[in-house]
Amino acid sequence: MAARETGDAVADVRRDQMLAAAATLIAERGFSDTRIADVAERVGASPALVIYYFGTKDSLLTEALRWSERSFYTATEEMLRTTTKLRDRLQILVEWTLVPDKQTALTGDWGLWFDLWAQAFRHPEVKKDRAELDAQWRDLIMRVIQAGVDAGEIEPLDVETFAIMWGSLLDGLVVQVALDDPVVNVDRARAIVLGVAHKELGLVAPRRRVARKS
Amino acid sequence: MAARETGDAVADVRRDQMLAAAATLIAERGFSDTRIADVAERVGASPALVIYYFGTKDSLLTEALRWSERSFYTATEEMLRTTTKLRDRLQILVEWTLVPDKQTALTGDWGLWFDLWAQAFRHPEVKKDRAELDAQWRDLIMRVIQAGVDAGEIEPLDVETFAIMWGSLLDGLVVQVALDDPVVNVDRARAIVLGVAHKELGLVAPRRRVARKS
DNA sequence: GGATCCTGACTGACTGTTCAGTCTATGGCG
DNA sequence: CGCCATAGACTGAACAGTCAGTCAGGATCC
Repeated sequence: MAARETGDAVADVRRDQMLAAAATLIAERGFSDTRIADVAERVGASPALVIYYFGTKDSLLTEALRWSERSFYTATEEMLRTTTKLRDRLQILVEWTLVPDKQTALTGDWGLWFDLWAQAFRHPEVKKDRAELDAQWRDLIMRVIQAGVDAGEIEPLDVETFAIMWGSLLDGLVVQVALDDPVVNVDRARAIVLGVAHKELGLVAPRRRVARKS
Repeated sequence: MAARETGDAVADVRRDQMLAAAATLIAERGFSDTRIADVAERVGASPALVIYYFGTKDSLLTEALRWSERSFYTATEEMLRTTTKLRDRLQILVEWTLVPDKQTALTGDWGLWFDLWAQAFRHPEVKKDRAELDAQWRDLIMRVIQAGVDAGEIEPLDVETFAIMWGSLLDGLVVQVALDDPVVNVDRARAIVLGVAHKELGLVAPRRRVARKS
């Protein structure tokens, strides 16, 4: 019994290591420039072992993509539990999506998004997965907004349409920021996306505790 | 003289053919799954000739990316000259970006965007180019809006911020639509992006020339 | 006859995948 | 308890296919 468990645990740990390594590598070099030899090296194993676990390179990489996205959403969901005020929650969503840079380790490296999209565009399986994950993400936004409505913080509105709009806006801004657009830095993106949210939701301007600027 | 011109013309035509073929192929299969042999075949030439013109595969593909993006923007700019009314112009921008499907031949196949982004994320040269092109795109939006302001159609506003916001929103929605998101179809995306524009710009709801519906 | 355009044949490097077999540990069996 | 059979984890080495890029030379046009 203990034996079986050990065996399974070893396998699971290995798989996870490999997925994490693959995700990191994809984010760095891109999907197609990631060699299974690289992944193997990162986890201190032979390329053959990677194949042993995942059967094929494509399988490993697409699983890594899914794995990474999923962990991003669950992490965000977790984060949301820390507060209930609508404005703070929106801020958390934005903060969590528009993280300054790649210090987020394995959560949401932006490079991954691009490859996920590119892959989804051409491979129905990945496409389905991505759509599902995105539905989850929108659902999260919708729940946050609905909670705000229920709490009387804002007037009722079409939450689904808002979620689509706002989620897409966030995506688009992430693209700009991730690509180092000289005109769109993180702060500006943040300000824009929060501004639109507040305006669309009819939230009054945030009364800063410390308002130094004129 | 005529000789030189002929020679140059031949070379230019060849280059263009190759760029177009490469762009199409990238859109279909993706950047890294595009072989120079495929490009060569499409233009009825030998792989060696492709190398003869572009020196290296990477050079060909990145040039193709640029070429395609550029032709998209110029085509859009052209389109814009057909009208001067703000509302119609916004509609043209949207229509031109959110084209129903891949029947747009060589203009803006969405698959290209994804690969362009992925490539730009990791290669500074492409990154610079993309930023430049995007600046052009935003500039176009800004000019349209500014014209609307100047014509007294809308109140003055921060056009740059609007351009960033609206352009990003458009990008984000394109992603959803391109990836066949079951919740976000073209019509809905159109409605959303135009709705936001009208709201942010303070444009009154469009008075349809033919308003049959209640 | 010289420049430009073009090609077929080749190659060298890379890399996913296979395979035969090693090592370890477990669990049963006498 | 000691021994063996079995399974799972793992690897080194080789295989096989792919492809970007080279090269020496042919065609074409002025």
